[in-house]
Amino acid sequence: MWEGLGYYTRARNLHHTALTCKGVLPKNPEELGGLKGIGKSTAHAICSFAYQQALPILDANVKRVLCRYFALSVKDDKVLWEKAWKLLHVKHPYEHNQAMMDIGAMICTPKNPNCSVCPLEFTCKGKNAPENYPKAVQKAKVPTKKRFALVVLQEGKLGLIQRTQRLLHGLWGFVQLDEKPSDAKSLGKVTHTYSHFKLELEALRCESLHVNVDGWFTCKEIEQLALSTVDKKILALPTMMRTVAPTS
DNA sequence: GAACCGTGGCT
DNA sequence: TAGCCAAGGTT
Repeated sequence: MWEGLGYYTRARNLHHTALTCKGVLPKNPEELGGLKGIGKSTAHAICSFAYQQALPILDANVKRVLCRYFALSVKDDKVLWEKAWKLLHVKHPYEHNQAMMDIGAMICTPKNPNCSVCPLEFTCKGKNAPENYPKAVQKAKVPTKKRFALVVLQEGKLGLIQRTQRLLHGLWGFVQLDEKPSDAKSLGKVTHTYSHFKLELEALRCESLHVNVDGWFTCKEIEQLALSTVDKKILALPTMMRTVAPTS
């Protein structure tokens, strides 16, 4: 059911926690933070939103608001937590945390913040140069990886694997190789950009029976499996229609 | 401490 | 089109 939503390991961690807790979450941040998929910020969010506890949160929006409000050019988690504690309204932690997130999402935006309507403008140290806080760090261009996806067909069924490595863990998809096999015919190319690399994938019709797969599926059956976006792009290639009979 | 993790909306 | 961004935690 998480297909297409990304961060599959995170989803698995939260699911594990949901089953473990059986509907009853701890009510203190230490125990909450020990659960899979829940870190310090989420633990504090649960405690402040659900139980009215006076704890600050620190998501991407709040970090940006704090950096600007205190004119911090460097995004340092230790410093940001200190500032978050300092600013927290202990009588109204729920409203405070919600406001911090909303200000970050709607007013103190990454580009073109709308300072003139911000309730924090009067005391904000960064309002004259919000783009400096935090200072933009030059991000390295994501590398491009070229790989080959094997479209293995046998008796009208496609051979797929269920991924076991960290990326896309648990999802089904086409076998991928770094090197191009010799006996393969190209079915077209697809590209997909992940958070930290770009993938250029050439789909190859592969007759080889040496390829290990985890299961054979008709197109109809594949609809019932969880596939990643890049594997769906391969399935959507025009040449796939002619390779795999629509009825199969 | 930093890399890793998925996707789609927005500009 | 390409780059930026995100209700962050785990490895």
